[in-house]
Amino acid sequence: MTEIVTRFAPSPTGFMHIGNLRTALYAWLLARAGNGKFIVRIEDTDQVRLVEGAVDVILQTLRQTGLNYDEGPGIGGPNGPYVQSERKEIYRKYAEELVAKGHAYYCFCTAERLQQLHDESDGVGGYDRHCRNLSADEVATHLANGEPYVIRQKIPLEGVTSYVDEVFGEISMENKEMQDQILLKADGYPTYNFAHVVDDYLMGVTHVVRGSEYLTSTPKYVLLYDAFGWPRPHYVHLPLLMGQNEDGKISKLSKRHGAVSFQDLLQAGYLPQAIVNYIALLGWCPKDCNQEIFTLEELCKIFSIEGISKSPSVFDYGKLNWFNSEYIKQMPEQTCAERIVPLLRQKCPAPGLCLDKLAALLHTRVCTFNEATEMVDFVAERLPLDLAAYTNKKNKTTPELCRQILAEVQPKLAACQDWQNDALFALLKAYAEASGIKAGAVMWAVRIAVARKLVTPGGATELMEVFGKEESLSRIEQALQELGD
RNA sequence: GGCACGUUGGAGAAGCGGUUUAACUCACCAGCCUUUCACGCUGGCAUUCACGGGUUCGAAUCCCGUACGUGUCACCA
Repeated sequence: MTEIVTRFAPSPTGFMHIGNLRTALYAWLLARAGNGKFIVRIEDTDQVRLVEGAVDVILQTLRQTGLNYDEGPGIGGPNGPYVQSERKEIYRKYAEELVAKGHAYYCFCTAERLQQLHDESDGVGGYDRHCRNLSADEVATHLANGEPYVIRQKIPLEGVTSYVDEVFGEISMENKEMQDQILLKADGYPTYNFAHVVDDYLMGVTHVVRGSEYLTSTPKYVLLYDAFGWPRPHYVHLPLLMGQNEDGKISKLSKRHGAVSFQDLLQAGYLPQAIVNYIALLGWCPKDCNQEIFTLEELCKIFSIEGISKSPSVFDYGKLNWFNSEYIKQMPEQTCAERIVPLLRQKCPAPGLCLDKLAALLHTRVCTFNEATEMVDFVAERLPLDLAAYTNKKNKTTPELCRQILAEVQPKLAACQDWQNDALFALLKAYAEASGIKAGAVMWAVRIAVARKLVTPGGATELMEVFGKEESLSRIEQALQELGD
């Protein structure tokens, strides 16, 4: 059985879009699942759109997500170089071979003429094949004059070209629908359309994994393989990733939908593994299995092309949140605290606070670490408090009752030597029983007084432990004053 | 506009002609637990698979048409 070889071939023209990452993931998974090889290749043939640093971001993302590659930039391999700009001369040779074979031709049309053609057809017309039948002499003359030229693919005028996609099935396209696309640009660089075919062949790629936006241009690539006499690779086109607009409509996932690059998502507080886990399930589903939380290793074992769906899927930040919170809950408390405490310290620099305890309270309550900072505003400062907060229906509390509770409980707390949750809880519980007041009411009064907020992570005694004795008593004192006599 | 592809609840989805009165997850709602919230637990949430025809004893599952959506028609990838 032939080994599977896939590749991830990003263009360094921006940052790592989440759809791109997903393509990389599936290509990687397919290779790993089949015990094959995964190659990374940089497609930088558009020298105009190059973005500095983009390659580093791509490589770093691969590292952060654990998508290791067998050949590619930085590590080399038998099929290098792995950056297309470094393989420039290879493409010319193959393009000329195609010309010699009659499957491509020189074109001397100017950019202006092409632009005019484009404008006259309202943007939907293509090249008029003006240079397709230039005689050898004419070509020689133009060349001798040093005129700039491109090399275009000579698409058959009639007939149908079809291929079988592994997920979409057979795709057929009438040859007359296809343009004589440019293979080699005037600047000597190849286009994507040409370079990727040559490289995939040269590098032994067996499965081309990419977004479904290439579905309808693939017949042209297939024609290229045929023209060279090369075996066609397997094609695995992936359904697009969409985003939901505010008006409910969906469109290709873009910035207006929120964070869409891997970096943005990290910035927003999501864990690499949660992101990977989530996008693995966007457009793919395991067979006979309801599991959703997967490690990369587990995914390798069960990933298969049959599970890839044809319809586009909408990126749902809500579900990503769920995955992230699951990963956070899965972390040992200690590890979680290591991530959260520094954030808390920044937001709540006051000494005496037990931030470890706060972090522990947040462990099951946050979707992202960043969210922790938002949830502790009441710790960082004493929030303005409406006395109405002391009124709680379920526990039957009123400001008056709360005042009484706080006043009676204050000296007991002041005398407490063991300022941690269990002891404090026991103390308040004992007071409740002795006074005949519902425990819930006591807890409510104390929590509101100490936290000055209706909804808080953790209860009364947990928060008192966080605040420490001094601050807790001070806040209760303030509450008493506010509640009056 | 031509061509291509898609369409199962708000989102991801299972389903591949007959125990499907359509699994599972998120979201949402209700209840339990409870020191508020969260966690956890329990239950609810598509009589119906875009719509219309057809094939069949039987269709979400096969075929055709319509609608809608998306993609693509670059010296971008």
